[in-house]
Amino acid sequence: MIVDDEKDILELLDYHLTKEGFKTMKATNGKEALKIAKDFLPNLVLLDLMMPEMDGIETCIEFREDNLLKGTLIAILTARAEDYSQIAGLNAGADDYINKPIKPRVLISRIKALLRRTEPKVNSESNVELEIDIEKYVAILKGKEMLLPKKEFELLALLFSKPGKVFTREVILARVWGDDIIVGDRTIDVHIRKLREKIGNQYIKTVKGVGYKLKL
Amino acid sequence: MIVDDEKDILELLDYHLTKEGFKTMKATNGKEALKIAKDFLPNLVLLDLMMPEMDGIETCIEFREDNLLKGTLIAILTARAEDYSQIAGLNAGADDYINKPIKPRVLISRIKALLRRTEPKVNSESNVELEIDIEKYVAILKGKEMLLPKKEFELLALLFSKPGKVFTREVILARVWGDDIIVGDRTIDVHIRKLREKIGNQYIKTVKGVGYKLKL
DNA sequence: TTTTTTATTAATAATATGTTAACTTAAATG
DNA sequence: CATTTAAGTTAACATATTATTAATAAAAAA
Repeated sequence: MIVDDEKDILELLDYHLTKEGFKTMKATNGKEALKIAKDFLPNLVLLDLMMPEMDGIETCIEFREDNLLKGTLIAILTARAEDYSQIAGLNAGADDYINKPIKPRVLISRIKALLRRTEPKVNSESNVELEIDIEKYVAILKGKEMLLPKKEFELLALLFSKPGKVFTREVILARVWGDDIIVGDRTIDVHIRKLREKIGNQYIKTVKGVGYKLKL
Repeated sequence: MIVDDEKDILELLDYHLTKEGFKTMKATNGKEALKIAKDFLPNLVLLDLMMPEMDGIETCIEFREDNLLKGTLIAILTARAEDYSQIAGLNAGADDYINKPIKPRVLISRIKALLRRTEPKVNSESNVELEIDIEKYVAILKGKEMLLPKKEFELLALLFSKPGKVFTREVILARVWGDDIIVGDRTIDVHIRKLREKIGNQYIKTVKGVGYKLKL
């Protein structure tokens, strides 16, 4: 994912990365970057430092504080060559700090060097990014096991039992909570939200007026 | 590990790294670096490019070809700022390419950024050191045998029979205590606690509302 | 029989999880 | 396009479940 407020740079980087066979997505500010990242979980983020509103450092810190995104590789890309800026960037959790002007060949080499360290995991998985293991009571996201609380797990397991099928709130209540006990209207929403926070927004789809479904 | 043919630089780097709390070792050429690395498995190698006999690139390649050393982090440290040199270094398998003159604060930040990604592995290594021997009736923790009381041992053996799987209290009661006898609600908890006291808290995970599982 | 170790219980503390309420945002409807 | 309705979000709060401790009972060893 490329994050820069200057459209020209966005295009330039996109061009070079695409030429190298990378799949790209773009964002023009930190907030957007976080939102898109939660949906698509990029392998690496090229992050401009100077952006309006939320700057690169702040964005980087927010990535590191988000449980879902904290593992994402981040390379800061900036015209600021001062030492203290570089130190600040790396201390904020960035994995690399690359100075503009961009030299495409160098950039590509650095990106590949970064990806080398993490890619093996991505490759070794099956093509399914999300699985659940009922015995172990874990969801497996991109090969990484995550232990979920009971209700969240059962809710996910239910959606998982028939991917694509829409489960109405009624059905969810009956299957996860049981026929007898009564809970408020927003309870399911909150659990859905917590799940999305942990596994990303891309998997659980809302079908308004009907229910929720899992999209693999 | 610091590798440079110039003694001054070796000393300078050693000084700064030691001050930061790193444990260092030094080598003055590629051959020596490989030899020492095989003995002491450094976490990271700071590698000078221009050295007599075997240069940095060649050394880097040899590290990557050695099964024992291929995972070692390598940061090339050089006065050569040309793009093609940087590209060559990274393509040879280096993880970073840092230009001289050395700015200690920047160097330290980059080193920490590199180590952040791989350090967890070092931690998890020490984890996988629990076994049980049903015949001998002992748990073997980090090579040390420990004799456990009957119930504690059987409980651990049960969890151990399928690491990762969650065992419900119901199942634990049935398998460790037997179907017929009845014990209070907190009995399992107390045994779990005593086990954790003896083998450490990292192995037995609580899955609230579900049961317990063993994480190796 | 005495001593030591192990097992169980009960009372209480601690904590993770679940739920609600109040509010915001987004989508559907006419 | 305004209005209505459904869903999203947040944080505070409630609850359920587990952890801990200490006292006591039972069993095993000396």
